[in-house]
Amino acid sequence: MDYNHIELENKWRKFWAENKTFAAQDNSEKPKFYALDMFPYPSGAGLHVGHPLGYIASDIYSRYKRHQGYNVLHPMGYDSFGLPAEQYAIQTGQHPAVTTKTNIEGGVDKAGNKIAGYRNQLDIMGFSFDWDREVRTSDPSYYKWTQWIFKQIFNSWYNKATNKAEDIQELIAVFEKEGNANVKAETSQETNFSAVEWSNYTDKEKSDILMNYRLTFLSDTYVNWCPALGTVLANDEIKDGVSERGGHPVERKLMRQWSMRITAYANRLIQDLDTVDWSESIKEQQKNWIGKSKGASVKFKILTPTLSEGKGAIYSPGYMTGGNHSHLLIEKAQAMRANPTEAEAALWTRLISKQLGVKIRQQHLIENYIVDFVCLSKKLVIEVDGEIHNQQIEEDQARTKVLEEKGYKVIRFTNHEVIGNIDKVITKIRSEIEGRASITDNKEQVLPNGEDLGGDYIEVFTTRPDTIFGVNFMVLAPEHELVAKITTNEYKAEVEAYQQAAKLKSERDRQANVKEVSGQFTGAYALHPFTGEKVQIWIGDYVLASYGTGAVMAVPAGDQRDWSFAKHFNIEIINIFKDTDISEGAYEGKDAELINSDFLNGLKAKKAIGASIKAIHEKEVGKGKTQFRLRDAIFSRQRYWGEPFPIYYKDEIPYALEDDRLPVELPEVDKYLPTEDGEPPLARANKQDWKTFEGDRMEYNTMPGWAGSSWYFLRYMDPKNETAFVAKEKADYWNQVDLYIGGSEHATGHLLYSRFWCKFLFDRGYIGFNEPFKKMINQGMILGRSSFVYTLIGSVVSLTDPEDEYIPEIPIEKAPRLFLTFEKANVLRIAKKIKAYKVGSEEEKIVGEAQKIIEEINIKSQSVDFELKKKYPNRIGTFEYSTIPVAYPVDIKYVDNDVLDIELASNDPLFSYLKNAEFITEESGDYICGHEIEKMSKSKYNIQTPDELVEKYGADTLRCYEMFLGPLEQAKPWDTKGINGVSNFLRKLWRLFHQGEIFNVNEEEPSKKELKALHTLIKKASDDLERYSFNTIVSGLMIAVNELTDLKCNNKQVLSELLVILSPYAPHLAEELWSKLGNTESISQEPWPIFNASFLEEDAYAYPVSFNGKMRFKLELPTNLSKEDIEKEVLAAEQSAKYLDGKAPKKVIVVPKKIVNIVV
RNA sequence: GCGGGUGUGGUGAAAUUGGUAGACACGCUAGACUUAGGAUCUAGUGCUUCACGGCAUGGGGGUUCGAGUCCCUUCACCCGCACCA
Repeated sequence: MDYNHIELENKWRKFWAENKTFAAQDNSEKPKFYALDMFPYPSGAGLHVGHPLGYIASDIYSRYKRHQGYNVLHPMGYDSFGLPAEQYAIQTGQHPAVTTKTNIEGGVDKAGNKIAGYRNQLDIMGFSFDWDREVRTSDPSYYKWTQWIFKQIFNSWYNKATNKAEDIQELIAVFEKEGNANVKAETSQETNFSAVEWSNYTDKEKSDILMNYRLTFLSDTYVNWCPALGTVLANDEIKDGVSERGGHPVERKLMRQWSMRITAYANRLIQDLDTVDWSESIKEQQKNWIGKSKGASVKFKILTPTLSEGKGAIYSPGYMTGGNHSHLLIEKAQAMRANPTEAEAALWTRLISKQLGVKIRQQHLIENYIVDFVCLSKKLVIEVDGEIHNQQIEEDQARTKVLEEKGYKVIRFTNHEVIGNIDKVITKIRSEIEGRASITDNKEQVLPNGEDLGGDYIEVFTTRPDTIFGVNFMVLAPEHELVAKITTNEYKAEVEAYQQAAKLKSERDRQANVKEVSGQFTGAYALHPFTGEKVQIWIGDYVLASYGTGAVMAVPAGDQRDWSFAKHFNIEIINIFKDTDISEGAYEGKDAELINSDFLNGLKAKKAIGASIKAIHEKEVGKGKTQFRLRDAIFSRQRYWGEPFPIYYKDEIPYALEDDRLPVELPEVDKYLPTEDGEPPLARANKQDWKTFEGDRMEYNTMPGWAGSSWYFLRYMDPKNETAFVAKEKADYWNQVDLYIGGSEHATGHLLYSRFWCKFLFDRGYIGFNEPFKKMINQGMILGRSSFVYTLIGSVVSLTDPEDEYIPEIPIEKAPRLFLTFEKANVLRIAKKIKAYKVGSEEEKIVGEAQKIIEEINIKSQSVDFELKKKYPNRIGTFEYSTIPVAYPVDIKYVDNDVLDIELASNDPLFSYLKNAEFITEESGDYICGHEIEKMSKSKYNIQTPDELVEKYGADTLRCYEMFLGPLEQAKPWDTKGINGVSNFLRKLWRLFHQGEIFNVNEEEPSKKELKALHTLIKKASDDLERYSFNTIVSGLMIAVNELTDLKCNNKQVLSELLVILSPYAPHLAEELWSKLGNTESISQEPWPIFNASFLEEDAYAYPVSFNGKMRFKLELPTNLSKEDIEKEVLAAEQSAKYLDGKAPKKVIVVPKKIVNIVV
C-alpha cells in the first residue's frame, strides 16, 4: 500500500479543523506554554519556502509541548494595515480592505491574477494553530483596543521618582496643589509654574503644558518626510537615507506630529534585555539603537567677540559685567535662578512664553548687580520686590541709578502685584517693551560684552569629563543655532561659506568622507570652566547637530577625531596623559594617569571621571548626565490604511474620545491620496463620513504600522473580549510568550516598540509582566539557488556579396543564440584572463581546453540554420560567435539537478531566446546550468513556493526537509535536490508498518535491539528539542528508521512510541498510522515516550585504541572491566605489538566506555 | 573603526561536558531488480598513495596523553552600528 500524501493529509487537516484539536484552554490544570510566530503582513505575493521555516519550528515545538502535557497557545493572525495595500489602492482605486481580505482568504485580484491566500497556504502546511483566536489589526474590533491603549498612553506621564508611568490625573492634582516645581518627570516642560498660575491658565495653555508630560504628545518636530510615499517615516523605517520600503528619498521637515515618549523607557529597555533569552546580536542592536552613554554635560561660557581681537569693543574688556567678583556673582545668580520666589517663578513662566516677542533673561548679571529679569535687546530691567527689598530702598535706588547710566530702564513690581494680577503686570511690561527701541535695530553693538549678540554658554556632552583639562578648543555642528550669533565679523564670510557647503552635502556624502577633516574658526572664544583659559570655538561637520547638544569640547590628546582636527588646523595639543606618545595619534585608552590636570593629576580615568563630575557639579558648570541616542518615536502617518486616532479637536485643543465612543472607524474617502492642501487622506472625509465625530474635527493622521503589532501577543490570549483588550486573569495565566520565532529584521522596530508598550501596560497595572517575549529565536533566511545559462552572441563578419546585392544589417537579437554548458563557459572565462603560461602548467591545460571549445563553437557556427543565410545564399562571409559567455538566469522550475529541460523552458515566453538556439552540451547530451546562491527574488526566477512542493511531496516531507536543511538560525541555500532523501525516509517509515499492501504490525515484546534503537531516538529527540536543534532530530529519526528497517521491526509498541516522536515533524502521517494502529483519539495529546537508559546499555564496547593520540584500531571489550584490566587487555592485544615496537608504554590513559590512549 | 556571528568533503551538514572528525542526507560511481520510476535494494565515495602509510575542521602558534571544541594570534566572509563626543 503506497503512502498517498495528498489523500491522507487532506483527511487529517479536515479532522483537526472539525475537532478543534488545537484549541488552547483558558482554564486548565496543565502548565501553559505560549509559542508565537512573528505577525505576518499578508502580501499579495504569498509565501515562498523561506516564510514558513519559523512557523514549522514553532509548530514542532508546540506539538512537542502538547505531548509533554502542556496547555499550548499557538495562534496566528495578520498585521493587515500597511503600505503595500494602500499603494495598490491608490493605483487601482480598490479599497485596501478588499485587497487585504483577498490576500488573506484567496481570490482573484483586479488584474486577474489568482491569489492563493495566506490562510490557504498556511493551512496546507498542517500547522497546529488555534484559528479561533485569529486577529487582524485592520479589523475595527481589534483596532478599537489599539486606540484604547493609545488613550491610556495619552493619559499617562512618566514619574521619574517611582520610575514608572502614572495617570495624568494624578499629575494634574499635583499641579493644582503645588505647581510643577517638585515633579520629577520625563518631560519637555522647561519652566516651572505655581499652583496659582496653573489654575489661571487657559484650557489651551493647560493642554499645551500637559502635552509636555503625556507619554504620547503632539509637537512640532523635525520629521523624516518621504514625498514619494507622502508620509512621515520613523527612524527605523529609513535605511541609508532612503525609505526602507521603496527606497525613496527622505527629507527633514518640520511638522506637527504625534510622538511616543519612548525615551522615558530608554534605561529600562536596555536594562531588561538582561532578563530575556534573545540572541546577542539582537540585544546588541537594541543597545546600539538606544545608545546609552554616561558622562557629564558641561557648560562653557562664551567670551564675546569684543574680547577676541579688540574689534568693535565699545567698553573695556571683561567677559561679564561685574568687575573682579563676577564669578562669585554668577554663581549667586545661578543659585537664585534655581530657587525663585513664587512671584518670580510665576512671572518667568509668562515672560518666556515668547508672547512678548523678545528674549528675557532671568537673574542676570549687569555690572555688580543681579537683576531679576532683563530684556537685553530693549535694555529693560524688571524687578520684583519682596520684603527684603523694602529694607534696602536706598541700595535699590543706587542700583537703579547705575543701571540707568548704562542705558537701562528699570521697572519694578511688588510680589503682591505679580501674584494678584499677573495679566496687568504683563500688559505693563509689554507696553514698556513696545515703547523702547531695540538695540539690534542699529547695527552697532551696544552691550559691553556682546550679550545682545548671542547666548551666554555652549553646552556640551562628554563621556570623558576626566579629560576636561585637555580641552583647548570647541567644535560646534555647522547647523548649531549659536554659530551665527557668536561668529565675529572677521570670520563671518568664511563661516557662512562653510555652513553653506555643509548644508549642500548630503548625509551620505558626510558619512562617506569621514576621514576628511574640515572646519572653520568662528573668531569666538569660550572660557574654560576650570582653567579660565580662552578656548577657540570652531565649527566642523564631524560634529553632528542631531547628537547630544550638537557641540563638543575637543580633547585632542584623548580623542582621535579631535586630534586629527587639531593637527589639520595646527591647534596646540595639550597632553594630559602620563607616559603616552601622542605625536602620531590620540591616546584613547583609560589606563594612563592624568597630568596637566590640576586636581585630577595622578588619577586614572576610572577615578578621575567621578572626581571631575563632582567638581563640575560643585562649580555649577554642569552635571553628571546620561545621554541616549534614542529619540521619541514619531507616531503619525499621513496615510489612509492605518488606525485612526481616538482624538478630536475643539478650538485646536486635542481631546481623547470617551471609551464608549471607540472604535473610531476609518471613514470612506473618495481617493486614498492627500488633499490638495497637503492634508492626510482622512481630511477628505466629511463630517457625515465619520461614524464617530466630535468637536470641530477629527485627527487626520493615522497610526504607524507598528501600532497594532505592539500588543497583538496580548490579544491572542483573549481575542473576543469586548470589554477589555485582554482580561487581567487571562493575561496572568498566559503571561509572557515562552517562545517567539521570527526574522531578525525587526530588531529595532517591532521588538523595541512592543517591549515599550508591554512595559507601559505593566506600569499601569493592566498586565503582570514587563517583557513580552521571554525566549526568541531568529530564523535564518532561506536563500534561493538561481540557475544560469551561458550564451554566446552571434554576429556576421566579413560580409560581402559578389552580386552587390543589398544586405541589411543583421540585428544581433535575430541571430540564433549559442548556449554553452556551465563548465565550458567557465573554461572560456578563465582562459580569457590568462595572458601567458608556462609549458606543462595548469594554465596551459585550460588554454588548451578553451581552444577545443572554440573549435566546437566554430563547427557549430557552420551548421547554424540562419535565416539570412538562406535568404542570401550567395553571400560570402562567415558567421561567428563571440567567445565571451554571458550569463542569463533561467527559471529553476525548468532545471533539475542542474540539467536544463530545454524543451520545456523554450516554450516559456519569458525564455523565448532558448527557442531555435544552438546548444553545446556535455557528452551525455545534457545541458548543465551554472548556479548562484542569492536572495529569492522574482527577477532571478529562483522562487520556490511551498504549494508546489506540498502537492508533489506532501506537507510532512516539506516540514521535515525545511528542518533538515540545517540549524534554524543559520542562513542557508534552498536546494530541492535533498528533498528526495526526506521523502524516501517517510516512505521507508511507512513501509515499517506495511507488508506489501497489508498493514502489518506484531504485538509481541520488543527485542533488545529494537528497544535500543527506539530509546536512542527518544533521548536524542528530547534533548535536542530542548535546545531547539530541529535539524539533528530529523537525522535521528532517519537513523532510527534505518535501524528498525534493518531489524525488520514491525513491533507495535516500538512503532507506537516512534510515531509520537515523529508526530511534531510529520503530523499527518503520524495521525494516519496512529489510527491504523487502532487508536481512536488524535495522537497530538499522547504523552511523550519516557527514556529508559538501561536499554542503551551494552555488554561490550569497541574501544578505539590510540597511540600518541592517533586512533589505530578498535578492540571490543566487556563494559564491566576495570581500568587496569582494560589496560592489560589492550597492551596484550595482537595489533598493539606493532605500535609499541618492543618499547614499554610511557603512559596509558583509559577512559571507560570512551577511549584508550597509549603514549609511547 | 566598534560590536556580534560564521569558516569542517563536490553540496546541506553532524560531532551537547576536550575522547573514533565527516553521523544523517544530497550528489556521484558501479551493480542488482523491474510493471521503466523522481521506485527499491547492494557496494563504494574527505584528500593523497599501487600499497603500508601520510595529510586533513580558514592560516600560524600554544595548553593537553588527546583539540573542530580551550588559549593566543592572524586571514576571509556575513550581519548590525558608525565622525555618537
